[in-house]
Amino acid sequence: MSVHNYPQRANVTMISRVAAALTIGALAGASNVNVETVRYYQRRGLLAEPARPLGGHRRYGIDDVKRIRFIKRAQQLGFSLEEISQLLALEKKGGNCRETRGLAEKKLAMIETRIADLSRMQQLLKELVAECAAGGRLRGCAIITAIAQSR
Amino acid sequence: MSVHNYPQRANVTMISRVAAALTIGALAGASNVNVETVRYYQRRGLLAEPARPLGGHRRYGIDDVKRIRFIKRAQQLGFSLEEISQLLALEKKGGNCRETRGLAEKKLAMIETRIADLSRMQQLLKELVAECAAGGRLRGCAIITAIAQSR
DNA sequence: AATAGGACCGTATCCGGGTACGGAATCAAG
DNA sequence: CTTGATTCCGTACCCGGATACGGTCCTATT
Repeated sequence: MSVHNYPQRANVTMISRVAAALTIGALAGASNVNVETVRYYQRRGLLAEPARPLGGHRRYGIDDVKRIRFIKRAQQLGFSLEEISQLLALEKKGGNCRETRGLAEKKLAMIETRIADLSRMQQLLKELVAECAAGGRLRGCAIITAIAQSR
Repeated sequence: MSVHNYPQRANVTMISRVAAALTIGALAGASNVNVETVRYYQRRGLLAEPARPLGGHRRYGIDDVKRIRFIKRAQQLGFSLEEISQLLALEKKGGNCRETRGLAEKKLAMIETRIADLSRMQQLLKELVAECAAGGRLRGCAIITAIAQSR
């Protein structure tokens, strides 16, 4: 889905070789996102403003790669950018995991319901497919009523 | 998140009482969405154009409530409206399941991957929460570090 | 028949999460 | 030192999924 034109082969290798002074393009390449996305995250405060030695060009470190990966990973886990910045804020002020755990538990609950729902849907579709395979159509492919009624 | 001004108390009761000639507002209320959303679904072809007896006002039946609920549920399961309309198309030409069986199988596969993905997340989150709960916090919140490092 | 409260329609706007544009400034290799 | 590739920045645009607006028409209650 995301297509961009930055060198993104050999992530890890790349990083370790580049030491710790990544340009925005290198960072983007290494963390497999678009340069614009990095800038966007910056604007959203998800990434700390990096050092800008003479010339005003941003210089990043390996931690920033980690952070972006963290963000992407968290997104996959179903967190919104808003939630992710909360997560990151919690980390920042270190201290107690309590709140972090709260967020995680909420997500966990969400995920669990989702799995349950999907399982039901899976079941229904399986039946549907089987029915079709059997050639017959005793009650048609009535997934709508079935799903609509489940729960 | 969705705030709207239509009567939406007593869904079920409401439906059964209204018989089968819902106005768009009643439909919206009964299925817990905004009127505009109904019109939007209509435009997207997710809902069949309903009867419009004299005056041009739409009249819906209970099936439409079910359909909207189906849509909403499917969305929660992570399907896009596009996918949902495909799903609904399956049912429509239910007579000839053969043609559409492929589609159903594709959806099924999707669902299965989705479940697998979610299960991984669930597992991870569970571990994190447990770890966190264990009071640890030797060097920062386990959840954060784990998400950052995982994979 | 009057009138309030829907419903009609097209179009505009919003939100999240990006992505693209374009002109100026900077960097790095030859 | 020149030149081509990157970055800079602000702003505009894109997509999906709604929601809102506002002027007009319809319907139901009195």
